[in-house]
Amino acid sequence: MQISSRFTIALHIFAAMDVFGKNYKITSDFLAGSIQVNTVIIRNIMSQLRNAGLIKVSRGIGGAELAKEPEEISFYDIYVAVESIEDGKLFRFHKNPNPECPVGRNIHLLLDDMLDDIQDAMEREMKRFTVADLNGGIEDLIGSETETTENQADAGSELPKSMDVVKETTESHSRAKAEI
Amino acid sequence: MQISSRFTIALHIFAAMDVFGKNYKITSDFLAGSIQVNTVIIRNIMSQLRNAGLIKVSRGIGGAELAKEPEEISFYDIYVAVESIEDGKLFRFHKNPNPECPVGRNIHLLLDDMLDDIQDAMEREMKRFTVADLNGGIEDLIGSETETTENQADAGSELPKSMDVVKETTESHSRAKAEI
DNA sequence: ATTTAATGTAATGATATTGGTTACAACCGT
DNA sequence: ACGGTTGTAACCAATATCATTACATTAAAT
Repeated sequence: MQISSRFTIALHIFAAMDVFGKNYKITSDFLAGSIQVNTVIIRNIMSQLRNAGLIKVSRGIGGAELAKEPEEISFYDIYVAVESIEDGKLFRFHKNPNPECPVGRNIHLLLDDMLDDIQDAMEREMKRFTVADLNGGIEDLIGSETETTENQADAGSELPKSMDVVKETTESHSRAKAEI
Repeated sequence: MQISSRFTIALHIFAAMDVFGKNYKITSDFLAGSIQVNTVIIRNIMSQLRNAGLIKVSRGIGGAELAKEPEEISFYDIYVAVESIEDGKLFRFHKNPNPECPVGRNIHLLLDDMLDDIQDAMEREMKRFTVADLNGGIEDLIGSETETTENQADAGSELPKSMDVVKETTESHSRAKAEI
């Protein structure tokens, strides 16, 4: 099985917080407009990120912000927060190897270390990337985008209400308006 | 989500082929007894391994053997053979990021390389392990097992028919009988 | 105090995947 | 032809993901 899209949605949320956080209130509606999934999906993922101590969410008033410095939030932290991995094990194991069989009763001893090595390799790489990388990357991409083509994206299209503000930002995100 | 148990079942199959392949015919019934899952599960996984060119299975007569040298069959080969990973991508991506939003239309550019790095790290580690490691490991484990305790496992328990032979092997797998 | 705009979360459903099981056709040595 | 085996289709139960509606709760703004 693949790792669920909650992970990429969470990364998208962090990128949007960086790009829009200064000038706009980051609500679940706002994010749902950029990611184009249901607001409740967003809220559930944000609950998981909040429970993991990665973001702070304001009830009533609304809006979210980082709970730590961007360098201190790794992809691994995000992955663990949003992905339900039973026992923390990436590989599911067949439940009832036969203890009467020499292979069956040794299969766990045989495989556990190797499977852990593989999982560790993946998690080590996940720890190398942080929200700071995300922020630098998305800013660079948006920067180089406006250099080349000027708004090729607004060819007749209706936006979700909360995304109107995003479209406006598209045209002028460097003007750094303070709308809050 | 976790990676499905088809992977560890497949590894179990290879280990059993090594331990019992010399003296016994490796049928899906035999394997089902050691792994304790339904024979059809085994047959389906063996079909995938066969389609991937990793093993050869004899119809009619029954039995399976390696199609390559143990050193030439990596965990990665097995993983790809049995795990259904859409597009070969470990991470599922949310489908409709909003192209009107600067984050939405750049999120793939932003993440794809990083996610590929993570996936590559895992797959590199998977390629380091081969069926040869599996064989060496399981032989060592069974060897050291008989040194210490003598058959602590056959305390009153009924076995699936096809596992009787495995129990017998437990007691005397070093005697190397040829029963085929 | 009431209104308003949010969050938090329960409940339900559609869809997909996994794993289990029965059934049966096809195969091949004996 | 028989017996043991593989290959697969068909169906089912359990689980996970993602979508959606609904509503109680929160807190600022008026």
